[in-house]
Amino acid sequence: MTAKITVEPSQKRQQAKQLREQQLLILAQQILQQDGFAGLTMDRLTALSSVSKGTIYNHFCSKEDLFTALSVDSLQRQLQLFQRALQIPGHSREQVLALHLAYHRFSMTEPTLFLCLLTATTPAVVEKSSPARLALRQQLELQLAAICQQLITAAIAEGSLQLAAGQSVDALAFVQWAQAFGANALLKPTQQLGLFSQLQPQPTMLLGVNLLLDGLNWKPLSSDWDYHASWQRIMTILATEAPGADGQLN
Amino acid sequence: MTAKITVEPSQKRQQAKQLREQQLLILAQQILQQDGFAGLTMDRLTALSSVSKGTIYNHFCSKEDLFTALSVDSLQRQLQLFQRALQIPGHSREQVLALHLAYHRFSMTEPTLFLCLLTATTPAVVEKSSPARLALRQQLELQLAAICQQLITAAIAEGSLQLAAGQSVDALAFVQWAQAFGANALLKPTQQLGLFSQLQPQPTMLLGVNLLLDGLNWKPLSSDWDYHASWQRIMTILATEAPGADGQLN
DNA sequence: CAGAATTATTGACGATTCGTCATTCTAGTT
DNA sequence: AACTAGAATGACGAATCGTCAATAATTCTG
Repeated sequence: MTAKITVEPSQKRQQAKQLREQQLLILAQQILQQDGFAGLTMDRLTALSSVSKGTIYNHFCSKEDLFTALSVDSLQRQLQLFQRALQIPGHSREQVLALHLAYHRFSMTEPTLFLCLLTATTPAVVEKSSPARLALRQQLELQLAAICQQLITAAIAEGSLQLAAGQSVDALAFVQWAQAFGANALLKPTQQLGLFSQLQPQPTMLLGVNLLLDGLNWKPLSSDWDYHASWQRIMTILATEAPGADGQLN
Repeated sequence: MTAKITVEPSQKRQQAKQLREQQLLILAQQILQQDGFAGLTMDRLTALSSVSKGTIYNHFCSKEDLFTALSVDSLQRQLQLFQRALQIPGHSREQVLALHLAYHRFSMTEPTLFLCLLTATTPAVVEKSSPARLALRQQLELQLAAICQQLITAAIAEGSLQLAAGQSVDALAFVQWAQAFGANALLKPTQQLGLFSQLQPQPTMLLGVNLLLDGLNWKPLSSDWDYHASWQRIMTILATEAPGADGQLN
């Protein structure tokens, strides 16, 4: 039937549409960086883009949906960083550390994108986002969670970690995630408010991870290994391997 | 001079004003509970209140400022709960557990207020809130932090806890706070999205606390004490001691 | 206590921002 | 070239925010 004839151009269209969506998201980020969250309005986005408002609303069903889209972008970046961090050689506990470090680095180098993630967690945003985009976000979070779970499972198989009573792979992944999210989300606003102002970010992050993993008895313990050195090593690799915002191989 | 004559009535005014502000905040909470965050508009708040819009803007310089005010309310409630939790008998580590439990209980029994706290962390809200109210929030957070720091300091003095190299009272307080904030903030949205849906909230919270404190070697370790029993005991006391939302003694 | 002075309240109004939709345009098909 | 399906446009209506001149209430003074 007309299947091929209609599908083929539709694919081209879809590609062009997705490309433009990416450009719109980049533009939105620029506005956020430059003028803050209060400076981002749909009219302004329209004015600075090459398309009309109607077209923008063809992509995002509401302003809040745009924020959720930005958070999806954020998660995709995180996923890339996580996958890169996993390639760094080291024992299993160092790999956990690498994930935390990648997360922290992301929150520092891309504060705007990270704040979008925080904003998209807010009920006001969730309530007005499209179900399709919320599903997309859920899918990405599932992938991120899967990475953590794989790491934990591998460590158990390998013998570095043993599950005690009342522990589960899911629970451990959640606790790690909560620590990373909480610490990175609170760091900036907390220091802006003058609270904990004399706290050094990196050692504090490392401390949090070490406490959790020592509590799990995940070998080698922080008393038997210099994780400060591991942190420095991983940091250097992450910083040199991905100097730009280039998402593609080269 | 006219000092006394002008100060005295001004105090009455101020009191009445504060009372009305509380009523407005309660009304805002009711609207949020009933119609969600998208249902709260200044016009609606005006319509349901006994004052006019101008008067409301006399209290809150913007809609965002109202959210920050709600977060201040939230922190005040937390402070009350913390002070109550500290009165529960037990060793120092049980008291830390009591704080975490109070925090968790608050996030469960007053989800709306807790979400206001999350919302008020958002840059869009911070940017448009009044400096005065932001300062108020900072002051309350300082008080909450002080409680945590006191607990840690006391434990060190008493011998249940020893600071290792690279640790500080501030850092420990921050890590605890991050864990509590992250876990409670992520729990709801995470479960709504179907992620970690089979996770039991309370055991997971307990796990997070135990890992951190075991990692710190805060005595007695979870292997030497039944913290599940402690959790139950503290939970019962908190639930019976404060049945209603009554903030005053009776 | 009358009236002046100061302060608070009101709600209609302007301004901003969101989101829609009838119309126009484009690209592919016959 | 004519036709058609679908996308883009931007002027417009709707919703919401925030203001301010007019009004009311309260406090001060002679």
